[in-house]
Amino acid sequence: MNAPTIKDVANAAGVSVATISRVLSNPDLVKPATKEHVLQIIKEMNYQPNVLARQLRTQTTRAVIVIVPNIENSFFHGILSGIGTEAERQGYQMLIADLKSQPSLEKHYIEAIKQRQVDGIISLSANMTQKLETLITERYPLVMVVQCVPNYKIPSVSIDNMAASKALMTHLIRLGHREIAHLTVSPLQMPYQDRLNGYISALEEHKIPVDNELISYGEPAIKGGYDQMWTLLAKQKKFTAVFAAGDTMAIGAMKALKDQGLRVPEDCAVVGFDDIDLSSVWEPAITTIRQPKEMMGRIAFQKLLALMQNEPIAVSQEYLPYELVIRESCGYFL
Amino acid sequence: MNAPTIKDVANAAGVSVATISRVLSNPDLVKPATKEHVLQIIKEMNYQPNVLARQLRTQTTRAVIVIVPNIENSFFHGILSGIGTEAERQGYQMLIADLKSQPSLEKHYIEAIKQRQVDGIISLSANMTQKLETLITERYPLVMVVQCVPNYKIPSVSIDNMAASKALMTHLIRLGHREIAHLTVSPLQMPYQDRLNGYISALEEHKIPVDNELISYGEPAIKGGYDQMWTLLAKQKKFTAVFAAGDTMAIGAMKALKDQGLRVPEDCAVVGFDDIDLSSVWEPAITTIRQPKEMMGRIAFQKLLALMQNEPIAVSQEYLPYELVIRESCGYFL
DNA sequence: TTGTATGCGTTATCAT
DNA sequence: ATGATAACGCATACAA
Repeated sequence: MNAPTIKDVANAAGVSVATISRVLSNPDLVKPATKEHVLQIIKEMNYQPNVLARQLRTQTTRAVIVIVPNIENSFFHGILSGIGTEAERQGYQMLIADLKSQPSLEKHYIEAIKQRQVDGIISLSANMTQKLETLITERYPLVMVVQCVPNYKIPSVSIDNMAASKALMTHLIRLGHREIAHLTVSPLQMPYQDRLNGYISALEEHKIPVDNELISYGEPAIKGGYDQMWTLLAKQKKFTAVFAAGDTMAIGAMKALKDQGLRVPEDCAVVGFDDIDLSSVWEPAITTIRQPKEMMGRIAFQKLLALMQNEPIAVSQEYLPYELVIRESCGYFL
Repeated sequence: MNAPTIKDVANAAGVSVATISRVLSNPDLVKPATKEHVLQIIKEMNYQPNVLARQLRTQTTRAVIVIVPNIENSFFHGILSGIGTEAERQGYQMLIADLKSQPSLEKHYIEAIKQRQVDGIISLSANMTQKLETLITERYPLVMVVQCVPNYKIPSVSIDNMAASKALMTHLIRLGHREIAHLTVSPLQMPYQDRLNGYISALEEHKIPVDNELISYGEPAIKGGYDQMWTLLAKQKKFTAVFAAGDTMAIGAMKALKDQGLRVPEDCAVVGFDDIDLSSVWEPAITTIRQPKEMMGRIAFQKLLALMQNEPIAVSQEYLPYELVIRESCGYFL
């Protein structure tokens, strides 16, 4: 047997379809008595409104899609959780689009919004792709997390990556380090660019020359950190500390150092960025920057909601507070 | 300006809407010349069919939803990836529903299929909830991964958890261990039940008495393993090896052992299950069971596709081969 | 307060 | 090979 439609319910209740529709969408417009009656029938028949038809009629899906660069990176989990809870609260569905570290997959999902399958997009991707650009010019609701794009005035929420990076570096410099290597990603996307700037800025502030040979580029993952560390060690350059632009890279780097017989932090200090779950469990526990992930997610959704409802956004490009988490890998406790 | 509809395209091309629809869905039914022409116009106007309308008409969404117990557990990432690639290949969208370890959220998503928002469900959840049961009785397409439910004849794909668990235990016993603790989860869901059975079966086969005090129940996560190990150590019972029913628990257990000043594997061997990414990076690298995650995902989707198309399924409850991965944590190399 | 009628953008069934 | 038109299930402007 087929699922009952609004028509079936109307027949059974002895009223018109409009009344059924109203008790569901605008209950105040209908007389309490009939409302009761209709609700009763609805329950009896176990009627479920056809969401597709409703969406076609209203031209809205009450769903948003979140573009995640790589769902395996636990840094994104907290953000997703924040978006999800807020979306749920507002009666929205959250769809997750995993790019699997292949930015080219993005265009596939951007079609979704153009085909009206979702009402808005939140991008956790660090790339400002051309496809994404067309969305903006065509005025589709879009919010970016993790990075703030300066040229385009896209609503976004993030921490001040440069300041955070500088704080991390200042800590290392205060501990006496002067030869500090930096592991980052290639291509150099937005938040990593800021972190690199913070690295350079901190060095300059302390009159330490910047050595480009100590700056390395690779993949933002354990393997990337491992490989970068390895080639860096092969260069025979002196360095007493490593600042990895992400905790996963920091883990890879530490693994490489250990494989080389070097101790962390005694022979070489290591600091990371993001504070993923593993960072406190790994040995030695990683000194890093903690971002308010859950909060970032929630605020991102709130901004998107405003956008979707054509309401003004108070602070378009919002910066949230970060935290310098000092643990063992920087040698603080020595 | 609004997005063009099929009507707009028809007007611009000087044909009827039916023809436009045909060039998109049944290109063979239309004369090559007009087809060319229409495609040209479509490109010019950048026409995107309204998916909602199409779905309402065809009563299908070409989307499936995957219920994930906890997206933070990397064990599921490989399965998701497998489902995703296969779904993409078949022109289906994959929606991810994260239960955040709260099975109660499941009912929320099950409504989705009842409201025709998706054509099928793949559950990676180990629970056989009542809600899920109603789906089966109402003949909605459903496939389960990670567990095979014996009583219900639900199509599923998994490894033989009991045999794998037994293999792991046999390896430990061969290395000389006789007092082996087992860390598992509470409530005892399906695949964990099988792993426990394998644990017991292996002991019995080697005439080793089963000591219930050595079997511990907790959360399937790093913290759960840590806490369980801690209470186990407090009992002052003798054991020389630990079999954790999941790698995350194994990591937590090893952390607790280290915090107690015990060395792994010298003082206590540890083995896990699932072979998550971290298992090879962690020190000591974890001996574990590798499941063919990607393949499990692919096959799960294929089964679901057959179900959705009312085709027969060759093997309803399918078992895939597993692999015993011997690394450092079991003391093999000593 | 309730009912009637129209349209949302497609696809599918008839015709032609 | 193509066109006219009726659904799909719902929400809403308008009428009563």
